[in-house]
Amino acid sequence: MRLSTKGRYGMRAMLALARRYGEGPVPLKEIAEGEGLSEAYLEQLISELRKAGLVRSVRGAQGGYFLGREPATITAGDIIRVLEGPIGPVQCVVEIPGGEVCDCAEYCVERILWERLRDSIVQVLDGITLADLLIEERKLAPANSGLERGCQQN
Amino acid sequence: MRLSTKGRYGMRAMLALARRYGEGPVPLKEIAEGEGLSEAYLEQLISELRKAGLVRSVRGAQGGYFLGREPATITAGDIIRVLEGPIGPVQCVVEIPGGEVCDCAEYCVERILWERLRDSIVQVLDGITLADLLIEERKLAPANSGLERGCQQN
DNA sequence: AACAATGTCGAGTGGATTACTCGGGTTTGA
DNA sequence: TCAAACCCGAGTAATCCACTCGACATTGTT
Repeated sequence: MRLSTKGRYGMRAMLALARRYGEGPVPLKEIAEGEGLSEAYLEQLISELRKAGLVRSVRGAQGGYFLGREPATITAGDIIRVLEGPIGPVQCVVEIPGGEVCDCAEYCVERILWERLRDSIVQVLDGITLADLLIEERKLAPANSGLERGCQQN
Repeated sequence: MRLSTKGRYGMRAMLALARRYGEGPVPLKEIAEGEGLSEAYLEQLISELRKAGLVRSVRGAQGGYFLGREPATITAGDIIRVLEGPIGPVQCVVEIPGGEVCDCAEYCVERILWERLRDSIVQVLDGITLADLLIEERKLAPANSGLERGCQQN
């Protein structure tokens, strides 16, 4: 039940972009260096986020990436779904836009458990936006606001 | 963010044992056949559950496995922890019996998100016992109580 | 026009993990 | 004594993860 690096790195990259929302495009190199991530790998992730519309890009010199929407309208769930796929502890109860997967839904008790778990995960993830996290961040360590690099372990 | 087969199969096996709680040892073969699982693989899983005290065994002919405690005192969280390891979406906020792992806890916002997610998962998993699920099961399909095999997809 | 700084894309790869299987024990009731 | 069970450790094919690499396209600057 762990997130892969895609979800973790993606969240960090999005937070990095959120911190600089409104300042124009941020080059990949800066994000990668700031977060201590491989540029080539991060590119893959941010490419998926771009295709999903969560970030936008400007090509060429002085180009870079920026958030596709306001930080207050992007939830953790949006990011995780793009990078880790539909949310759900088992394939059977994964969020699918309309349509059940499991054909034993009638009599399967485990399903009840997994659905409750999924709902609770979704509720947390969809209940927190990038803007919320930025506010928390300011509360956390006002002194650290000039911090160069993010947490190297998440 | 998916459970592995260990957690899924383990939950099914424990539910199978819970259904027959008080009836003496159930041979592995019966559980495996009833749930449509490989006997050899299930043995590995149940062995871990046994070492953790969640199930007990009787060796020799007429032997088998049975729950180590009453179904009402075994939670889904107990089972998942044994088979999937400590609960937590990222290594950094995994449940460890006393002791932090992450050394940037002071200024890491992601951590707040992951902790909230972990707590919500733990709350669901620790809030449901095998006895609860048996009750739900009876509500679900009283007609199906003579069902031979469980859901083949979970 | 040339160049350098950027983003875009697809393929490849080593290592870890998963989901098993297999074979050889030991224990115990009939 | 035998067969039905549990016990244990090793092995393995397939998959997935976490990247790397190389070639190309776009654009501001000089």
